Amino acid sequence: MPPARSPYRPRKTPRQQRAWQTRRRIEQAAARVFARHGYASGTTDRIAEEAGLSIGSLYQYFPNKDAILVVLAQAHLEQTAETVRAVLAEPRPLRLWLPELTRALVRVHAEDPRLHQVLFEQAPRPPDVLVRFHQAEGEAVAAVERLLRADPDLAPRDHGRQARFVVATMESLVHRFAGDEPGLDAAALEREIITIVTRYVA
Amino acid sequence: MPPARSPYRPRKTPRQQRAWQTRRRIEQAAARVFARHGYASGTTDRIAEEAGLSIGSLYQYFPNKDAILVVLAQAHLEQTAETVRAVLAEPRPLRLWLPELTRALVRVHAEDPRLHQVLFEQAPRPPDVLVRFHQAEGEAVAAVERLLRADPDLAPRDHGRQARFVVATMESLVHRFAGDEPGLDAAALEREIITIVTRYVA
DNA sequence: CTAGAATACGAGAGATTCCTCAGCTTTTGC
DNA sequence: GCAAAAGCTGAGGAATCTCTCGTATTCTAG
Repeated sequence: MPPARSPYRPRKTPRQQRAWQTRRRIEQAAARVFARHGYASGTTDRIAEEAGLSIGSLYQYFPNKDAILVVLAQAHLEQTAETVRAVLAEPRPLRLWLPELTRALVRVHAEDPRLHQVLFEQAPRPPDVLVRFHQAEGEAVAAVERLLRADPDLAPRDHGRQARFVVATMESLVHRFAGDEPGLDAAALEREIITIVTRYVA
Repeated sequence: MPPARSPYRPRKTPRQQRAWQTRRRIEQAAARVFARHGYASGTTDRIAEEAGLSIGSLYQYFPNKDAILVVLAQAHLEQTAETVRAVLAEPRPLRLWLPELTRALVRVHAEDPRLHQVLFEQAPRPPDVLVRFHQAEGEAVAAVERLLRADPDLAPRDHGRQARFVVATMESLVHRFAGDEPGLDAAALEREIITIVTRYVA
């Protein structure tokens, strides 16, 4: 949920069932339109049309185009952060949590790579999103650092820096190969990421 | 240099000194404007103004906005490809070429990370650029694969796949940390990349 | 059933952007 | 010194796009 005070805050909270559905329809339509047309050509008119609504209705729920984008981005961040939190909650050895985390990340990003790219690369990233993004990443780094430090099989090193690079490497490679790279399925991608990270910290 | 037939091909080849300078002024102004304002707000009017020219002059040299962007992108690709080619030309052991390549990549990308981001993430990448990009990357992968295969210190593995991930990892991490990450200077970035790649292929 | 609240509609105002073109200035070749 | 070629200018046409607002429709409480 976006912060209370922000030019990207959704406009009003629906009172009727119908309105909730409408808002949801707009969000889903926006996801499809952005994925298909990119940010610049993902016009509000197109989104409204895709949602089967008039442009006026769209602007009842969102004060501007970017507000829709922010909702989509925040949703993705929230989902990812939740996943990471769950996998890294308990101290466990690397060989248990790393494959699990890798698989989860690959899965989350394979879902709609084109939309993901629009949200986090192509489109302008408003402060709201940037802040949440860094926060989520910081959380992940901290959790990884804790697990590295608690693992008796690993040599004591600069776990803080290692954690940063572990997260960065995983995130980068997942983004890089998300969607369909020719000759590289999800399983192979996971295997390779696991290998790289394991050897790095071992 | 962009392909001969393309809606992004520069419009005419200058005949006079003055014209060459003008074209150069436009390109440099565009680089600054794109870096400062991003793709969407990097308008042709702004570029012309930054170059100290009228908008009409700009359109004497470039048929449209994206053509300017293509020239900038191709220049970067050419420069990078040339560097990679030089460093990976001769078969040498990993511990020699890897640090050199890493340093070169970090240096190239530290130059103007904001512009780089606009060119290769934010802006639409026209086919001209995409093709050249994949070609350059393919070259790099092939060269790395050759060196890995020729290195007697390395265990025989799937060098093709390894090469792909080596290039992807280096590229991703350089992009990720290009510019000024707080608490991470260029030397530290290089060291960490070298560590990750070395352990991966060793 | 009815009145008022909530929701939906969509033409078009206002703003921006890319790019053209007719005319002007500078350079070049002789 | 002059004519032709090359280069430069900038007002504004044409095409979008975002977002508003007056009106119409649907829902809900009593």
